[in-house]
Amino acid sequence: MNYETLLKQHQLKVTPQRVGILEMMDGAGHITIENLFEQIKKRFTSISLATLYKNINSMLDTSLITEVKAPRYKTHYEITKESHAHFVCTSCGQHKDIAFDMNTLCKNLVDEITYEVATTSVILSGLCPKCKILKKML
Amino acid sequence: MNYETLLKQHQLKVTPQRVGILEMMDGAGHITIENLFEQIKKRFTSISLATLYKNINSMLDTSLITEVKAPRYKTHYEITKESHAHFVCTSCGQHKDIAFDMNTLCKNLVDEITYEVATTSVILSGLCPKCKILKKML
DNA sequence: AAGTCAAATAAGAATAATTATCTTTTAAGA
DNA sequence: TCTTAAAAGATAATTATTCTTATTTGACTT
Repeated sequence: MNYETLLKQHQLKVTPQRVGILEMMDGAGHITIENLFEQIKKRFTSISLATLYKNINSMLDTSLITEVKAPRYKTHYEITKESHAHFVCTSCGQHKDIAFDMNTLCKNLVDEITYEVATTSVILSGLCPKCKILKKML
Repeated sequence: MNYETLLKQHQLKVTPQRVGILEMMDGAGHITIENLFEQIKKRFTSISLATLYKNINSMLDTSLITEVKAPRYKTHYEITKESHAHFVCTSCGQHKDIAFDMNTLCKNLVDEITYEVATTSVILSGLCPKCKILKKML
């Protein structure tokens, strides 16, 4: 995937910083602001945290990236891809993507309501298999 | 609905503050920490913001309440009820609950993965009808 | 009804997360 | 190239959340 064209498609100026952000985000799958800042400082030594936030926000506005927020866990970001759900284990914090066809799901909604569906996010939480077993042993 | 029994069902101590929080939350449908604090201070003049956060967190842990986080909008909270989706207009910020049967949806997931599903949240964003028309006129 | 104790509260400090302000620099189109 | 609006950088300001410590209280026991 080419990040420059991706940015252009979303009417965003192509800057080295933005391309860098997308590269790191894509490489990691999903990433927190904190980690992203650590990583990106290695390449752009003088990048400002404000720049990071501003870029995150503009890329969110155009849905180029998706924000994943789950209770009690740090917000993280990822390049918008085919819809999927996020699972977070309430015990160990493990995070897992789950294949999930949001389109078929939303079709009904779109019929029912007149709104346009731009972005979606599904977060599931519970106990992962390991923690489930651990908890039973207590 | 009786808030005391609700708290007991979730193994949480019944305190006047908690009952108050639930009453306000239920009355408003959904509410931000900020608003909640404003409201609750009227009744418990000396309540601490930390108390509010701690109670929110313990009620989240037991899924008594649900946290709704959407990009660019303030986190808000509501008493956990039958599953529904949240729609936020990206232009005017309007918020709307949408009937949505998460259970049928999750049944497939639960079969596919071995995890237990504890809480779910679905956030949709886009333009509400009014803003859609306004935007076309520009 | 009184005693016990873990849990909850209050108060405020401390930390983390996010946005705002202002100046300088740069991408993109004429 | 020249121009201009947008982006970057630096840092201050604001907002959000958690931590600490001392005190109080709900729920259970006797």
